[in-house]
Amino acid sequence: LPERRRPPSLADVARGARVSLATASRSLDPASTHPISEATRRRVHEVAARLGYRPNPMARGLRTQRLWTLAVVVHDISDPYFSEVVRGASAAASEAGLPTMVCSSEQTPGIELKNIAMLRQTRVAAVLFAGSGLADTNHERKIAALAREIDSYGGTVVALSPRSERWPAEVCDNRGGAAAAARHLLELGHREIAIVTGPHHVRSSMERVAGYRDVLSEAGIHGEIVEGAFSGESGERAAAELLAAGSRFTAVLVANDAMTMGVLAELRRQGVRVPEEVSVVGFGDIPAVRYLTPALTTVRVPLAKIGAAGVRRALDLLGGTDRGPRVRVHPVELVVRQSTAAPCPSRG
Amino acid sequence: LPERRRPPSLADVARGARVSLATASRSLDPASTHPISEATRRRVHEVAARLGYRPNPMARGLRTQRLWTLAVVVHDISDPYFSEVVRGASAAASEAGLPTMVCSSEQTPGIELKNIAMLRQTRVAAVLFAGSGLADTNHERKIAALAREIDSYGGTVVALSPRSERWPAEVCDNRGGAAAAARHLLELGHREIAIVTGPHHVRSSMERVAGYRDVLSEAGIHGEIVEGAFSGESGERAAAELLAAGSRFTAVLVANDAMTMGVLAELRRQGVRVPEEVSVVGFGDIPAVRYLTPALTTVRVPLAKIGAAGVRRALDLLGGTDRGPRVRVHPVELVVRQSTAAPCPSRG
DNA sequence: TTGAAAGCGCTAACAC
DNA sequence: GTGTTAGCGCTTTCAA
Repeated sequence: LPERRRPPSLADVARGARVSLATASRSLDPASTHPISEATRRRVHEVAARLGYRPNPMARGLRTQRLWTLAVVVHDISDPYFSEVVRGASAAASEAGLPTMVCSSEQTPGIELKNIAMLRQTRVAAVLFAGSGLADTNHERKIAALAREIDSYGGTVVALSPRSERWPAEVCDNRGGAAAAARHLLELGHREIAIVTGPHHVRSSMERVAGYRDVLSEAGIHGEIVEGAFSGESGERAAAELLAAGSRFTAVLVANDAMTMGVLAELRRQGVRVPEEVSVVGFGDIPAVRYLTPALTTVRVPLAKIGAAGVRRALDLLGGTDRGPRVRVHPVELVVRQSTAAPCPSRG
Repeated sequence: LPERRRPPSLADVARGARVSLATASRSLDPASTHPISEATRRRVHEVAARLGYRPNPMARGLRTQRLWTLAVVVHDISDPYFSEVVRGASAAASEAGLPTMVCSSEQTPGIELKNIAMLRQTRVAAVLFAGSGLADTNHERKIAALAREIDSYGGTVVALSPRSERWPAEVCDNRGGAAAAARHLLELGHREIAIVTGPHHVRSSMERVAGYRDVLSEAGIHGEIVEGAFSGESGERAAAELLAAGSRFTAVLVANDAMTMGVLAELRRQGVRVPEEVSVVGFGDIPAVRYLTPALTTVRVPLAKIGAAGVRRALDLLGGTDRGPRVRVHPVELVVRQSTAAPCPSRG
């Protein structure tokens, strides 16, 4: 039978150091501006260390009206794109001594709302939105209302993907990355370029598509467009659709790596060789793409870095030390591997 | 400027319903055994609903000495094996109205310890260990000590992978699954079978290897063994090692899918055709393997289901309604796809 | 069946 | 530079 011994409380420390509760609290609080004699402070620290004192987060939270915990909200934790962001955020948070919560909405707006309401209820210190916003006024309005509540209890909100809400943000250069991908195909000599997008109402997809279009339309190319759902399965469907439509594309730009995996699988299934017959470019550079065949040319997004930057930003915001621009854009980089090559003369 | 209006407290509800705090609390607590008149109860519920009352988790936590939050501890959140478990757990928790925390140790025992200490500090209601234990007495002793502390404040601990600690567990049939995989190769006619294991001190790896051996040694086969690290990269290295050793294996059993992806990549790089020259079997059936070439024959582990079962078990344990065996073993299933075939007569 | 009241452990306003 | 004290919002005796 485990003994239910209470862990030492601040009162124990105060008693041990022969000071008042207030003095003990102030000595232990690194952010306190209240003057404390060095001797007292040291004594309190010693006793605290000896007793193994650790503040009770719930008591502190009840008093400060804020739970010192970070939360990351994702559309789908099984998407490696998000797992990487979570990994970066969770490492940075744990570094700062804060626990991390993860809420996955399973791609369902209703669940997302429910999750955020729960976080608001719990009064987490910061909520990082890893997924981008949906261009759905109604849903965005509800999210914004919850975010305001989080703000009003002193919590903070940070975006890690494009959002209509004017929150502080650490995002990647979706448009620039997509443009670089398109330019790469152009430079290889492709002229018949298809595009597989994410859902049309998802902002990060919109930005990437805009990047592709910037470049293609400048070159006078009107690439065929198929809408996917950011999942591997939808990538398969999209490729099948392009092939069935008899499109003569020699290259395809895909708006994320998960879909790209599906596209490659379907092309192979239908006997279309990559890159000999069709070049393929992804977006994200999630870890799994290293093991695809052929190795994928894709836009590398510094996912873990963005997660970590989001945590640091949240901490700065909470500490009132946030400087710099509201939106920080992290550069991306096209990584050329084996899935792209000059177009095959027999196609197109 | 956001107004800092307080959300309604229990006191507001009590006042609105013209009852005492105690009565309001009891009316709202579904688990309360205290008798309450039906009229009062209804009145309180009405007022609570009208006011949009939601209990403050921190106040409740301070009082009950437990934060009503679940935590999942993983070795690496970027490993799809664990993301799937987390997805299942987080969905089940959110279903039950509980937030979920995720702690990733980045494969580092020290970080794992730090994370668990943090969870203990935060007094989460339940900690689910998704990763299996390490056969390291010292580390396991420290973990066990923290788990006892969690127990002693009334929290609960559940294992989702094999562990030496005698915790309640929801695990998959590692040994049986591995045996089925080995049997499959045997039935196809393979006799030269190599094995790529996980780290030798990781218990889930040990169990899988035991399953392979059960079957192979019964057939009088001594498969060559290479130790990997459960990562894609280590799979590449393992395959390179086997090939370099001039081993004449016609099939290889790999202890998890992440490594299998690396194995396939390396075999391809070295021009070894799968399954014509070498058959490959994985373990886990993570989503990404659907898109490998060739499609992977692997042991399907009900990852999300195990995560969800872990949450339910934790809730039962907390509610004192846990029945059934301490360790529940979830069956696995060999999924035969295209990476296995009868051995090539020219090899071996 | 209801209510009064005592805290849970901590912070911060207000004395001194 | 230190101490006293009043809560934060809730659950749970104990008393009626």
